[in-house]
Amino acid sequence: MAERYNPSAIEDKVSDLWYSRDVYLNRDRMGKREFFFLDGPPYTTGAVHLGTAWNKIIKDAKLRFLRLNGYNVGDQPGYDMHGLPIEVIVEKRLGVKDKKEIERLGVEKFIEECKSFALELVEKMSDDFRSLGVWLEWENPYKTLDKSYMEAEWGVLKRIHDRGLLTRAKRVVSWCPRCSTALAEAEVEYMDKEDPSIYVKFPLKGKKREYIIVWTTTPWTLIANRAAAANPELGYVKAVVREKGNKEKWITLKSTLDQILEKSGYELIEIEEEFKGKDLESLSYAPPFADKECRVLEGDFVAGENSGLVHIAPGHGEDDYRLGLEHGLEIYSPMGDDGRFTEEAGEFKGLTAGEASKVVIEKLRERNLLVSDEELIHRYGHCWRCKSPIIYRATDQWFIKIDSIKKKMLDQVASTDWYPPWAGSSRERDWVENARDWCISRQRYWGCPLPIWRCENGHYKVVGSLDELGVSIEDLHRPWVDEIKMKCDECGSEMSRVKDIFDVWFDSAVACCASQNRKKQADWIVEAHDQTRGWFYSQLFAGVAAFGKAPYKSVLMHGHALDKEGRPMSKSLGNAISPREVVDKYGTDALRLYFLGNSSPWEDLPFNWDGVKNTYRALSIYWNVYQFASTYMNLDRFDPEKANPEFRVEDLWLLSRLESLKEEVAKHYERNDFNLVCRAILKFTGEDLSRWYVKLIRDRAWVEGESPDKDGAYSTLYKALIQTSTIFYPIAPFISEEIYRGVSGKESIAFELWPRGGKTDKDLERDMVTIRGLVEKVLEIRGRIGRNLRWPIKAMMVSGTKKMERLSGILASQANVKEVNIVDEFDEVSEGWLKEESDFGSIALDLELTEDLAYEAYAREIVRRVQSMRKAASLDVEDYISLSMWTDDELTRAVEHMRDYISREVRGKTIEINPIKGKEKGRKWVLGDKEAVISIQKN
RNA sequence: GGGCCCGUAGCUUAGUAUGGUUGGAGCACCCGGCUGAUAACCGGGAGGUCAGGAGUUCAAAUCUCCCCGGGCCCA
Repeated sequence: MAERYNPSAIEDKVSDLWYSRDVYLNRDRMGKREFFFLDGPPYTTGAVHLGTAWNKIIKDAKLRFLRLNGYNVGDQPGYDMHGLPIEVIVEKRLGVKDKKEIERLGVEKFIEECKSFALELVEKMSDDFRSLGVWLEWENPYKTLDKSYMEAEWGVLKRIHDRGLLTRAKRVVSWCPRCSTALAEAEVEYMDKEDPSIYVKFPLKGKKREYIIVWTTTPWTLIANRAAAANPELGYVKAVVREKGNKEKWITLKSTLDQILEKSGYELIEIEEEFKGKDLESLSYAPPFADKECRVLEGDFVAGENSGLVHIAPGHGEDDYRLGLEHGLEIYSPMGDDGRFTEEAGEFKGLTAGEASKVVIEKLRERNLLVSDEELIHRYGHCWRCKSPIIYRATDQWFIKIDSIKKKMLDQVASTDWYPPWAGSSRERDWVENARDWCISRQRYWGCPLPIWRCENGHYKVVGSLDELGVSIEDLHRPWVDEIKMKCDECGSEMSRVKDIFDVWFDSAVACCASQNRKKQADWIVEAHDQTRGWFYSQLFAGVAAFGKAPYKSVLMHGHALDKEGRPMSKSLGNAISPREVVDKYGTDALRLYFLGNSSPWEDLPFNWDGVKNTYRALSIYWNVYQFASTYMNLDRFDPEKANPEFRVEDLWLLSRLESLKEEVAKHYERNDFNLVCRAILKFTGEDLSRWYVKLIRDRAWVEGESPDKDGAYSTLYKALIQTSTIFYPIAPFISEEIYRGVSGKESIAFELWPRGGKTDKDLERDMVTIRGLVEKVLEIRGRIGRNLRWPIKAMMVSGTKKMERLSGILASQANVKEVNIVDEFDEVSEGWLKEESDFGSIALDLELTEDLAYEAYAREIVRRVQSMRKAASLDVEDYISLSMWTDDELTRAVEHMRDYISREVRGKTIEINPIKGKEKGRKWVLGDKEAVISIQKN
């Protein structure tokens, strides 16, 4: 009759209820208070990873909790659908390799392909999220490619421009040579890369065989060298060195001279001079690949490592660029969008950075300007999507300026509620403090076009809406938008749109106002800790720049799903696990419970199959309680409305525990401590409900016919199941829904509210802990002295309070003791008694075994055997039997004595003892020191 | 190299803001028991240098400093 816990069957059934009978849609009528949740849009990759699943599960749990508490939750999900990742995949699909080929193929075709591809992926992902039990409005997600969304993006940029924060400037930016576009800080991924590590001699002007020594890992940038920098505070030397009889002089860092000599194979003759870095400033040298005279400059940023002299290429490095501006150097960058050197670079024309580096090294060697040549592996920036090593390159880009709003941004970080608090007070604050102007322009296709039109005289205009555009347009993407021309207000000449599109991070940055055109701040957002520099930051920047405030009020920052060894999951490592695999094996609820119950939200979670298995087992226990309850309640046709319950003290205890649980759990939910929610609920369902309460009420459920006492147990169980399923529902919605519906007969748990009312009795709860401790102590003594639980103990004395007496019956029945005396304290005990101390007080047992007690013990031994025979014969719980037994005189006397008890327990219509001597048939049993043959027959 | 977080039994972890009996659980393991929710369950046992080191203190898993390992982000 009882069914095993079968998550996939439950999930199918419950999903069907939710989605085909519109439970999800109908629950809207519940909410009175508004709560604006803003979903962070996952990038549409088409695959839901464990981390993405965890993210949505956290969101769903909290939102369900809020709905239970009468909130009408704004729950529109979102998708981030523009950007390089999709362009890169579509390029492969269409068989094109670079921007030229895209142009040849036609931008229109390319965009159409990107669009349909992205839309396809969205459907797949929504299905996956839905199957994880995530209740968001999947029929109506916001999509960053929607016209209305993109228009809102234009509006935000217009506001930013109106506040004077938009600027066009030539700056050194991270550049992906393959994708031929600028990258934002957030789009650069640091990975190990092998690079040359060379020391180079720059000949000093007007000296013979005298050099400054510089170190670099990017030899190709030497082509654009325009200065060198020394740290003014560090100590340098002029060293006379020799190789194969050739003497020369080096200027380099004092502290690392030995290392450099060792690498170079030169030997030191003498230190001719020592000085501070600032003394080097007057020196001028000849750069290796230009006929110029360059200078040594002071640079605070130069570290005391390598040669302490850094070569400066203002067109190819950020520090270099800043220093170049300060000193009016040429921002020289003879490299095209495709990352190849241009005509201007002369002999290096057409080479990539990597190719040029090799040539540079060879040329330096030929000219005897190479001190040493090694390789090193270091962390280097790569394009987040195509993984090409980035280069730094000076180009014209559009920026949002940060200086004037940084303080406001920091204020906003401080006034936002962060969970955990250090997510804001340490992490986000640190990031914002070090932030620079945001380069929002990209030289690509698949993205929201920048709404900026320029004329040939350099005047420009930012368009904030379709109305301002003055013409109607079907699709705001390139290439169509590029065809729109305007007339310049200032000079009357024709304006064309700048070719750039937005950084894809700007898309999601405006989600708050672009999603459902809300003007409010979001009440709550939740993402993983890598979003410190991502969405937490981009929203803050755009929000403060356009509206003067962050678009969110509170943030939950969670961790990453790692593999068993604590390494990030990735396709290349082959250690990725899909949510689907986990769900297939243990069910969605187990996965949800595992994620929510196994660590604090902000901690990374090393995924562990055993952990999921454990949560599955915890769910099975809860399910078994439900099966127990429904089995007996159905047999007795229990109806909570019509019941006439009479409560026992254990009922009152469970109800008090239930109240305490609800209080505790509500508190944890509110604080986002989902792991503590899970722990508390599982402790209740496992310890209190299953292992203790169900055990206590077994006998009562077994009574036939109407009984107020039985109704007391049923009513209590009923309430416990309804309310635990309700408070567990945000975590494990499927099993909760199934149990709730099974017990209550109502349509759906989604229409419940958080159960309130009811009182606690802390004394009773405390005393029950003591009683359970005492029962365990008796069981332990029984084990030790070899008297099993079926053999009653005549009497027991324990030290305790008067109040505990209301629980003495439970102690007696669970420890199988005939008489329990609770006294203040006691020292001496009579002979034949065993006294022990326990954590719960003194305890003494009267171990005398009287004839009556032995009869009872034998009766219980027999009952147990008969029960197992009934089970082996697959009888129904309700079936009656005839019982025959063959045994000795003493057991016979015991059965005669206990005939009523035995027939009641085993549902025996008749009991025959030794009916036909010598014709025993049935199973032979050993009952302690006795033997018996027993047979049963279904009536 | 820097910022932030994490490290407690073989595994998963509670306890850390506010230092205070003997550092609690669950899984796995060993011994014993139970048997009408039973592919469950109960009792007991073994298993810990609380990552390591130093310091503060009458007292440190908890506070401070250093160090090792892992994660995220940056340079």
